[in-house]
Amino acid sequence: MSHRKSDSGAPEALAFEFFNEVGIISQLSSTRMQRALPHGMTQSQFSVLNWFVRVDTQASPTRLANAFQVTKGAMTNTLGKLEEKGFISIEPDPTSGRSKIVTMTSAGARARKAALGALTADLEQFLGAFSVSDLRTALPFLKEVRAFLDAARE
Amino acid sequence: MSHRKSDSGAPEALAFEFFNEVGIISQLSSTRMQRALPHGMTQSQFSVLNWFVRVDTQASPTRLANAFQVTKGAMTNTLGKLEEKGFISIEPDPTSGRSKIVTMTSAGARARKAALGALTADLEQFLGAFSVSDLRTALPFLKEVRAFLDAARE
DNA sequence: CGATTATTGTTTAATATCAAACTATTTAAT
DNA sequence: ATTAAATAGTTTGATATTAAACAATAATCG
Repeated sequence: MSHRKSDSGAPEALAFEFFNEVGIISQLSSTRMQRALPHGMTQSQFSVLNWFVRVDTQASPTRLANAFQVTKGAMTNTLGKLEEKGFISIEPDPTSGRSKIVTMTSAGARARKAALGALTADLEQFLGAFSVSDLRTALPFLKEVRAFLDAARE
Repeated sequence: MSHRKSDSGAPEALAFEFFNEVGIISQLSSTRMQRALPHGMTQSQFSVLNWFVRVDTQASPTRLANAFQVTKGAMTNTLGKLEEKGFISIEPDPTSGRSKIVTMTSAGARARKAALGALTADLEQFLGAFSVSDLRTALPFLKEVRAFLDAARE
């Protein structure tokens, strides 16, 4: 046998394994996070609230969709849920009739803090098992991979 | 200001960022993989076929559901799709009236090889941008994290 | 034995997402 | 100016997934 090309060829298998592990970690951490979050808040909704703290105080739906690499339709849905809960406000952009401006409300800021608190216990447990330096070592590579995939997504 | 506790407290923020990056990589790589896969094969379906090569030649649906950390219902769906395509066979377990035995067919094995081939171009591109040693460095930590989350999932 | 409990797999309802079609608006080109 | 092309956001249909309820079978325990 031994057509080493398609099957167990070392480098591809390694890359494949990498994405496999990342996928499973993502899935496990997602469901766990989901359970911890209050207000029936999804991870997507929480991410949007965080974005308003980390990146900018306002944004259009399209900008947010790009930031999270989801479709505009998905963002329409997420923003609708956040608006229902009163966590964001969506207003027409006065400078452009087709654009909208999304901002986080004070209720949204409070909800975000509450959500952060709810995650703390889980994160503490995680940090008990892994060192900060492990994380600091792992992060740069992950960011590069993310940037690569982001750029390669034609 | 500076209540360092809830907001930008270093270690939690770092852990949070880690899961964030992992989540986005997972999402980007998933959609990309999905597009490359032939036969309208999903990642889940492809993973199941791979499992039969990597781990064992036969399994019950529950065993597979556990292996991939999805619900039994999700596995019922995935296996149904694979069976429709003739890539696996599902037979009753002669030793137990409630169990079933899933095996990969030769058509499934061929489809898996074809799928691997279709992914090769993407993986090559990825490997052009990242070194094998980067991957070898990153993998053990990811595996530990996966194992931790797996175990902590009570 | 017989009754309770556990386990296997399916089904149902809900949801998040994607892709693609669609509307409305803005910008560019001729 | 008109017409064509690009862009913002929504909607629609499909799908993978979860959680929970369910049916059928097996195991346990009195």
